[in-house]
Amino acid sequence: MESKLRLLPRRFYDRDPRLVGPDLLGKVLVRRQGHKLLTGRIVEVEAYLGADDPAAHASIGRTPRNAVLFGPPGHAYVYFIYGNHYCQNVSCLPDGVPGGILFRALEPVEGIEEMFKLRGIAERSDLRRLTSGPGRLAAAFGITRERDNGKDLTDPRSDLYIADDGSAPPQVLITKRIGIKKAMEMPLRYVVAGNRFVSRVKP
DNA sequence: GGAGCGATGTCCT
DNA sequence: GGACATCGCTCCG
Repeated sequence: MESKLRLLPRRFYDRDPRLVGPDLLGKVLVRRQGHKLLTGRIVEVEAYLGADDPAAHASIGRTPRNAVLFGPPGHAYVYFIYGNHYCQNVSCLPDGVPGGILFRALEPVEGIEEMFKLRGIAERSDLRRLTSGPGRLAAAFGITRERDNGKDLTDPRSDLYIADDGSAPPQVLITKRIGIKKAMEMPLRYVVAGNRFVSRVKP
């Protein structure tokens, strides 16, 4: 079942993250891994803003680490956290204005066998935990800071991009964000209502 | 199934 | 030196 994949253009990301976030649900994250294609449907994301959002990496101003968030829209911001895990974002808003979307969960579609290998876990493991959680999905797609940070996700030649496969926009549920200690009340998490692959059902 | 906690690298003050 | 947008493991119910 291959549906046509249309690469999302830069203007898609050149908006407030609070608009980009819900629009990303139902879209497809695509990784070219050697001969293989890894794809997953986006089912959970979070928006991170600028100076007004204490939980955002950009809130402290531009530094070498978070520079991608301040750059042009549609680029990958990948950072290393807790000494163990990578997390992937996409930059939003025009060059000079910070903001981004954190990818929190995918529904695996294509290349599942390869994803298990990249995670380093047995294929008998629970499919629901393969790409549920920002660290897990990054590992399953082979996403690292060294390989992907700053990459243009709107370049057709990129080995990492986001596409629209023409499926109907899902019903969106908005909740508080997960795993943060600041600005915990802001309703900036977007999940596909009722989807089994979101990282946590209860916010 | 949920609370508690250790592992662990990088960045910023 | 401390914080950290996490995960997987224990232990307890």
